[in-house]
Amino acid sequence: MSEGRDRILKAAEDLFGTHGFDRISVRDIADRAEVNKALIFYHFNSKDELFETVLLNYFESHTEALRESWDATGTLRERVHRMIDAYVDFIVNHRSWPKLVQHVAATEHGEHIPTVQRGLAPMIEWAVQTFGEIAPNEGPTSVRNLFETVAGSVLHHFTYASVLAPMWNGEPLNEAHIAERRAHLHWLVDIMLDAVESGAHL
Amino acid sequence: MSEGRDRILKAAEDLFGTHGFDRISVRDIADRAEVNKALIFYHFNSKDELFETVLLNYFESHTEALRESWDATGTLRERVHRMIDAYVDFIVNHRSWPKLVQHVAATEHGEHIPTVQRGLAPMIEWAVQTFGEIAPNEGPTSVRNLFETVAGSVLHHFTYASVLAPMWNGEPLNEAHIAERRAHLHWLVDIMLDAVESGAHL
Amino acid sequence: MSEGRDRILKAAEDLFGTHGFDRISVRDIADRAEVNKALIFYHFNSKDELFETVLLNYFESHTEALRESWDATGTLRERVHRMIDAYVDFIVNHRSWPKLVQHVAATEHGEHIPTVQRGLAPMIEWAVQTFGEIAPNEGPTSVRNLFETVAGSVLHHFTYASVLAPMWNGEPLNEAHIAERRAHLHWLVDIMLDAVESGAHL
Amino acid sequence: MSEGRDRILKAAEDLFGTHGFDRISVRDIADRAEVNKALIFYHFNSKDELFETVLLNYFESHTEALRESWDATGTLRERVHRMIDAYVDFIVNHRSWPKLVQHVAATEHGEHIPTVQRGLAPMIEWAVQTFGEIAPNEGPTSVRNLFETVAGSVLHHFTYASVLAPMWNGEPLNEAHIAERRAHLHWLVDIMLDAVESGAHL
DNA sequence: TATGAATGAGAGTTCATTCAT
DNA sequence: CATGAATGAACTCTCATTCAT
Repeated sequence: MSEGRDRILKAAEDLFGTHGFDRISVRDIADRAEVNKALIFYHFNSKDELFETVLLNYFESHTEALRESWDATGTLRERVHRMIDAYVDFIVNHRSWPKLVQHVAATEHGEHIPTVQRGLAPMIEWAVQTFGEIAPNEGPTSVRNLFETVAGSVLHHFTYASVLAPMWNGEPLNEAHIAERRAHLHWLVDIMLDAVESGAHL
Repeated sequence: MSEGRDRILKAAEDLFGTHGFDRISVRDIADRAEVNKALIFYHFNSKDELFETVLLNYFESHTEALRESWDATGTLRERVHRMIDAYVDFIVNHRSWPKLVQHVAATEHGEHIPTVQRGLAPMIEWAVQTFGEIAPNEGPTSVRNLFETVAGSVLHHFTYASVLAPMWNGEPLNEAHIAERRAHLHWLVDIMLDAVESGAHL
Repeated sequence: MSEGRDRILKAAEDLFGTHGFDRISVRDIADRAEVNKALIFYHFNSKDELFETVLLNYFESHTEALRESWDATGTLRERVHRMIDAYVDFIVNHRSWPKLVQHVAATEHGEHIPTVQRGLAPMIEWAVQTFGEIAPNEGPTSVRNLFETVAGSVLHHFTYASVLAPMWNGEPLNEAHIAERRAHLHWLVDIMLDAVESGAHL
Repeated sequence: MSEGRDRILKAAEDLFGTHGFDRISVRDIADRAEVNKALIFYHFNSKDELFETVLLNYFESHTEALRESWDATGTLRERVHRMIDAYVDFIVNHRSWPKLVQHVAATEHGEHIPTVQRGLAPMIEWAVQTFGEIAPNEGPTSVRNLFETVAGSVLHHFTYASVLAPMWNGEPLNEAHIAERRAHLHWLVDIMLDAVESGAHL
């Protein structure tokens, strides 16, 4: 509704996503948004609430971007592959998202952990339902293990990009390298599903 | 030689590892170490240099803890399994390590990225040599992809522990759950090596 | 518009002028101005910028106070005498001015030297034009030598007052003594102009 | 006697003279002298005492350099000219001397004012005796006025060098310009003595 | 909605100085 | 004579936040 509010949110997303909550000051955001510092408090009450709002907005986009994949039909394998693609697409379009989430997880920035948990809930629910068709609740090939491995494999490339750059000729995030990584993820999912289906873990 | 210096380093490791660089002040460290704030600057010149020293110390432990695995003999498969165990052991004993590294990667805290790259170099070299025996340099099953997936799968459990707690009955890091995760990683490595060896990606 | 800003400037002028840039802390200024320390940075960004502003303000007063003399008509001799009086008057009314300028010159406080040079430019221009009517550009009676001797003779009394006090019965700056010094300066200017005009330097 | 002590004194002279008391830290001096910081306190007890010692050393050189001129015989005029030369020579060889003295005078750095007064006493005594032969104690051509004008004219060139550089093609202190200034001072003294002797001030 | 002015708390850092060895 | 370690006080400056307008 308000133009200032949107500009603030946009600036906050960019800056928090690039440098993290603690390295960005309210002044930085006001400068980038070209609004008065006090306006941020008028609209969001505190820096923490602003961050929370940014998080919630991201999760909204997240949910929206993935809903189609969550609702998808077809074989289990098809659904998982489609989700991988949607997930990678989402991150490519929202590069600061993994950093934001990981910032909350890593600094144990107390207040925001429940928000992230709530935001991730639909994703986890999807995983439980989908992988639940073929995997047990506990043990080496449990749903939660499959989920963590897929999620970790996807996210890792983006969160550690800066330090792993040398392995990717300095450009881990260019189109070709992301394509290579995406292909690997599809291969990974395939061998995992093969193995689970054939009971190879026994 | 100097007792104060060691106390400072110990305190800094604990605090930086638990809350991240930006949420910890020099005063926090001095208080925890029970030394005068100025002593930190006497020994380390700046907060940044102190952080750098902590990082370097961690990489020393890291190298030491993994050297045996790096030098190990036996079949490729044996060597990789042994490394997985050593890596998980190391993280269990140095829980702040993944957070420290990830903090640098995520905030793009410029000055420290080269330090992390240097610290990780031996690990990467090991991976390149070991996986290089059976995997290509590029493509979906390239060395770098195998490495990222294994590393991401290991680290993910620890870095995202706080937000994924609900999937693990609230205790992702208790002994039983870490054992389950460890078993999964061994399973994962096995199916990946099986697949690469049989050329299943073609 | 802002009352706090003015109070800060006033306090800074007083304190910098009396004790010099380095012996005065931002806290001192805030205390004297009865404002919050942070307000100084809100209005002036840094201690250096505050000092710069004080300098510029002084030069404004300086220019204003001397403009009449600069624009004056009459014989050369009349104009120079009028300037001497205006200059002494100005310093009597702005006792910290010579100290401020001299502080910059003496500590080679880099950033501020150009400011002082710019501030003194109109004065120098006046001297070049005025003395230029009868004095050469170089040599023992050059414009720049005449200017330095007059300026030095005026300023010296005020800058060295504290250490030369014994010669003036402990009160170099009381009315009677300033009057005596002023009379000397007029005498000095007269004999200098006499000498230059009669070519006595040959 | 002690090598360290001398190195400290030398470093302190250089640094205090170039940047002033307040802009130089004990650490700076220790670094420059290549000694341990604590050694400075062993030899001099405090930064203030070190500064005092530097001042006293300078006055010793000052006295030594000028004694010959003070004791000189010949006509009044000859003695004054010789003093001018000796004074300029001394400053050329001790460029930080005027800055040191002026720093004390300007910051009203309390404790050191008596030291400077004591150091300058022989110079003033000489002036009183010499000029006393022809000038009165009070009034426009009093001894103290003649002294201040000569002293101010000599010192001004050196203390304000940095800000007056533009008038001297950027190099107020090169050999040729100092020679020009010196010639002016001789001219100045001559016309002043002429005027006083002929009673031109009446 | 929006803003300029103001603030208390705390940040990292430097200081002169002390002391045991 | 010399030093490494240590400290309390002070430094400039930034922070998130408030409030009157």
